[in-house]
Amino acid sequence: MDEAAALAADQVARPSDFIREFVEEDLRTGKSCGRVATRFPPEPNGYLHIGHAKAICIDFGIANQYDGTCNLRYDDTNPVVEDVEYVDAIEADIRWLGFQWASLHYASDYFESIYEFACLLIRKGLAYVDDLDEEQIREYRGNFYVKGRESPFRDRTVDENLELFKAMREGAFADGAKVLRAKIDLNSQNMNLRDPLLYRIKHAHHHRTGNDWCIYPMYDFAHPLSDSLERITYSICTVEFEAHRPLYDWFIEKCDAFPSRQIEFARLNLTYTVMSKRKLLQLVQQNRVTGWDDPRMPTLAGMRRRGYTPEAIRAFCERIGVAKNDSVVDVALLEHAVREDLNRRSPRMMAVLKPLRLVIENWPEGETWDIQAPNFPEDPSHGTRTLPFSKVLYIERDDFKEEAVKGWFRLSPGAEVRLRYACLVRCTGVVKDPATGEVVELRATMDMDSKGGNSPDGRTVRGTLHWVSVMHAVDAQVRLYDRLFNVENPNASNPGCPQSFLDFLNPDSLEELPCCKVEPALASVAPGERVQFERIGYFCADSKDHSPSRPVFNRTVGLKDSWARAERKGKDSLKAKGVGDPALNSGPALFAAAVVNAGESSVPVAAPGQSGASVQALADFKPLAAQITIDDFAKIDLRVGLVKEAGLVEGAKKLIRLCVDVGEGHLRTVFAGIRAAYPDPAVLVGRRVIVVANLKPREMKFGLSEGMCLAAGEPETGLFVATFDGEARPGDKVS
RNA sequence: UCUCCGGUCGUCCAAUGGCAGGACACAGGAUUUUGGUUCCUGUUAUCGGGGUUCGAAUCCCUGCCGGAGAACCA
Repeated sequence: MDEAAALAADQVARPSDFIREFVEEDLRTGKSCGRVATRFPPEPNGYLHIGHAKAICIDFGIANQYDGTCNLRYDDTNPVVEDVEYVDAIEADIRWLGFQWASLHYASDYFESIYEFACLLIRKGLAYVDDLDEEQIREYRGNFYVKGRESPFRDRTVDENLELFKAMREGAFADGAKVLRAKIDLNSQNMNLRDPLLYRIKHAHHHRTGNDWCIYPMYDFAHPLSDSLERITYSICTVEFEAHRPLYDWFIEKCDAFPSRQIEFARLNLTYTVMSKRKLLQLVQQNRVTGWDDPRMPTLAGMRRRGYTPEAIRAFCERIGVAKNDSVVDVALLEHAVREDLNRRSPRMMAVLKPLRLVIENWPEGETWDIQAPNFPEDPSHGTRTLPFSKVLYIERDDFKEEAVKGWFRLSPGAEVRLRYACLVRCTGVVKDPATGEVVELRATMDMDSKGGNSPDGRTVRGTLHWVSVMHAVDAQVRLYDRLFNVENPNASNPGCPQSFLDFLNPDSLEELPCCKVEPALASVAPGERVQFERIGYFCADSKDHSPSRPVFNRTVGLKDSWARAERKGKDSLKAKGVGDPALNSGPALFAAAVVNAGESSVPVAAPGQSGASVQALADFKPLAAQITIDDFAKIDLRVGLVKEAGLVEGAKKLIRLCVDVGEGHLRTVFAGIRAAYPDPAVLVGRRVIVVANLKPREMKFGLSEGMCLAAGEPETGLFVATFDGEARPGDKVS
């Protein structure tokens, strides 16, 4: 226990990623005076998305963890693409995520200082005004294989440069006529070092500085100096900026500025999602979505409207970790994070999305029963609300099947289910539209002694359905959101067939259900409030369109649905194996599976692939509907069993009883209908047999049978249990 | 073709020369008045080849694969 505690402490003490490792190393060695200062530097030209959330959690998270500060700084050095519209949205998103900046800045606030730094570089002979135009600069710069050439203006004197740069600032030149460049290394393999641009001329209106400036610094120049001016210790950014780091360091060194340090991590990619601002903007502009806050967008505004919580997003960011590998995170992890959070905070309510009438025949007309239903069934301390029950209810259309299939324990003719919090009902009739054959109503009788939902006699009722009283139901619109793209990587572009990410848009990403029926309590939830619709998923009242008179709910994420998964899997495996298509069925396997499906036969069956009497029986064997699959058959657990006792069964003509050791520490009783072959079952004692070990124990007339023995034989000789001798121990797996 | 960065379960992240571990996903089971939740169990990985070392995911060499890089964008 002490050891475990020490181990746990040890794990907590270790930094959780390589950035925190740098931070702790610096803290240990006293670098930067034990101070931690970070910044989050968005460009105000788009909405924040889940990828930014990762960066925000790192920037603010590290500052918080080490008692440091994190500033919000808008990187607004390019007036032509930036807009105030985004500034407010960005601040709202960061606050919503749960973070507060130490101070708010704009790179544009530093324009004067940055200008002074540029003059300093000129005076040091490290920057020059170049008259080459855009294309010429590109040409002179060379490429990965060709060295760069010096501009003819590279050797202007300091005075000339100073004068020209001043003239640039004063508006003496047209856009593009001149630029200020750093004098570094035209032969560097790092293209960023081939005399990068420091300033360009743009006679443009800036959202903050107005028309004060007509020259604007480039990101590479402005960013390190802005960091430095704010005395940022860790300038954390994504890996695309890695090649810019030598430049970042060069500017700081040559300007004698505070030594901020740039550290890069891998940006977030998510399956079924696009993350680039350009693509998100395209979705908005082409009306593929309703806006930046469309609940299908990976923007924070969209996720908020969808019902995501900041806690869930932060937990997600913590779990994906921080590294430099180029990676794609499974969106299932995000969904897990939001389910985990919503599960513990959402009250449970009932809503019927696709209503089907259910009439309780033995319930008095017009009478209402007010049920007090718990808001959090697992924690009654959170109170109840009134849930009215009456003669006619709505249940979910998907909860009824006219023909029950294997494993179906919802409603079907004759079947009994529980109505959540109410009672047990048995389906007694189906009313169909005579014209279309569509089921329009179900009839049922209720067990009057089952009020509350418990069976009076202890009988098990596996299915529990949600429902809403017709006369009390409230109409609501429900919007079912699904992933926006139907391929894992919508960014993929094959050279052969150039496809746009737009080609991968999921046409079913939004299903609108206009006529849902919800319980009365749901009419009074506030916009933005989150609830669980029992058995369906997590929903939130739409922040824009919801009102008590016209409730609108957005699905945040569905509940895990193991029935849907099993159904899907069954279909897939049927398709894959050709089961269900009689022409493709292979006899023995289906036969054996059919017997297993029956689940009640104590008659030994032939092992698949073996020929003999059992296989011949196939001729008159009618394949079952698609209820069982090859996969079901593959689940059979075959074990070696050692026969300890064997005897006849009194009163049965065909049965013998075996007591078999399957290595479980106790003996299993197995009945086998092969008395004809073993008039004296005692010969089986001490023999090893093959037992199907994972069948549900079956209550028979003569006792409980806890398995089956494999048997085979010829028509003339009858069936014999498959026995063998040798080394195998009881309980060994047979494959 | 050049330079830089990266390569560990299906996915994401750990292991800092000493038992390859966690989460998600998947599979099985228990509990359950949500086919939910919770709990238990299980399957699965160090890109290849050399070398150094008592010992290599980790260090060295080499090959392969992925990402980034030639905006007056950030």
